[in-house]
Amino acid sequence: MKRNADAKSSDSRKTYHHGDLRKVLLDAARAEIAAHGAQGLSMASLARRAGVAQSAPYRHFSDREDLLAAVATDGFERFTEVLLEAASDGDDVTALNRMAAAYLVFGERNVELYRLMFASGLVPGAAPDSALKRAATASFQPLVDRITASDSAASHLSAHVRWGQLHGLVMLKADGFIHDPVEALMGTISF
Amino acid sequence: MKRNADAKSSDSRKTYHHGDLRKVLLDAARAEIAAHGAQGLSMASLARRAGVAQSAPYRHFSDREDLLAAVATDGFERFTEVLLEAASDGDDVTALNRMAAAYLVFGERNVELYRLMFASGLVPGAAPDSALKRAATASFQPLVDRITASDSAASHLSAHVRWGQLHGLVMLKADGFIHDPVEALMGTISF
DNA sequence: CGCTTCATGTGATGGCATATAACATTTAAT
DNA sequence: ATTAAATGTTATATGCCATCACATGAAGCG
Repeated sequence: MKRNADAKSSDSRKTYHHGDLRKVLLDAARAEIAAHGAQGLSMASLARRAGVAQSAPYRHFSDREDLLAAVATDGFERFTEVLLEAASDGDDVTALNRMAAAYLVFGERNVELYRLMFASGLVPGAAPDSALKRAATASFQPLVDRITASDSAASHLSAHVRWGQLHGLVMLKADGFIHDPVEALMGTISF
Repeated sequence: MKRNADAKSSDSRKTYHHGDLRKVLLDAARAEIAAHGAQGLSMASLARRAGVAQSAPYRHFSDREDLLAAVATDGFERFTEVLLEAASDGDDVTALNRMAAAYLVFGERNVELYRLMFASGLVPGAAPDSALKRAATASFQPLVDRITASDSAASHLSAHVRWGQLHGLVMLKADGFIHDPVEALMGTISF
């Protein structure tokens, strides 16, 4: 039993063990990334923010990239939930449109996270069985399913192209190249 | 007057001044980025590769980000040339298709550069009059022009959507999410 | 021609981050 | 209870960024 029943309000942790450092680190990382992007995020700053030694985070993440991959994986899981939620009712066609809108909105609200999700550990060809890769493909399965369901003639490839359309719009907005609101974009997309 | 007028092909520079360090640095940076991405690129390694002191590059680029922006700017200029070249003949519609194909091919051949171009200095909202921003928008002008030319009803926004489609496909290929060759993709895009 | 000035490169340095190693303290397993 | 496994701490080695003060050479000016 940890003696640490007393509330956590104080910055200075009294117990030698932190309790749930991994979760705290991930939360802090997500917040920091949302605020300032993944670029400037450092293991050291996370450790300071959590009130532990610089080396502590390495007990939970093998290196910086590993931590970012964990955040990205978590991001894909949230993304999947959002997409499924959007597709939960209505016929196939309207569900697809709702998913498309939800996709754009997610990208708009989580610019930096979204950027990380698609820039993260995939670069080197990454282990095809990595949690990140699996979470990522899982995110798009419902999208692909709905596309083929609403248009039986739609090929696997056609689904990719439509997905690419959404991805491209999110990225161009993220990079400040286009500024049209989601509703306007939806009016132009043929889904 | 330099004491060794004899042109040395050797790596070890004999003259105190390098001659054209800026160009050498940019070339080395482009090569390094093409090979391993912008992520791992360091000012220090570039300096070593050029055979100068670590601090030398800072005479030509205010900081690392500035150097990357320069590479990205150069990338956009090359990109513009490629797109214009592709659109140089044929009627508006075929020219547009050729540009689209050229766009995808450029992305495929310059994965890391393309990634940098769209991830670089724009992040913080970047000075709207920066060379990078200007080069970037210049790249897309011909694309937008052709779109509105081939379809007079096409709005500014519609052009953005089509551009987004291409951008999305390039990025998804870059990140290893789709593997279809350019020809296959072109068959599915409605341009 | 000699002097000055500016651009460009060098060496040294401070600060911060990554990552590892050796040691300490709880927690858990037998 | 004793031991093993997690988890956190204190050093430490290495590397990069960025900025000094200073050196060298090139270009302009009288």
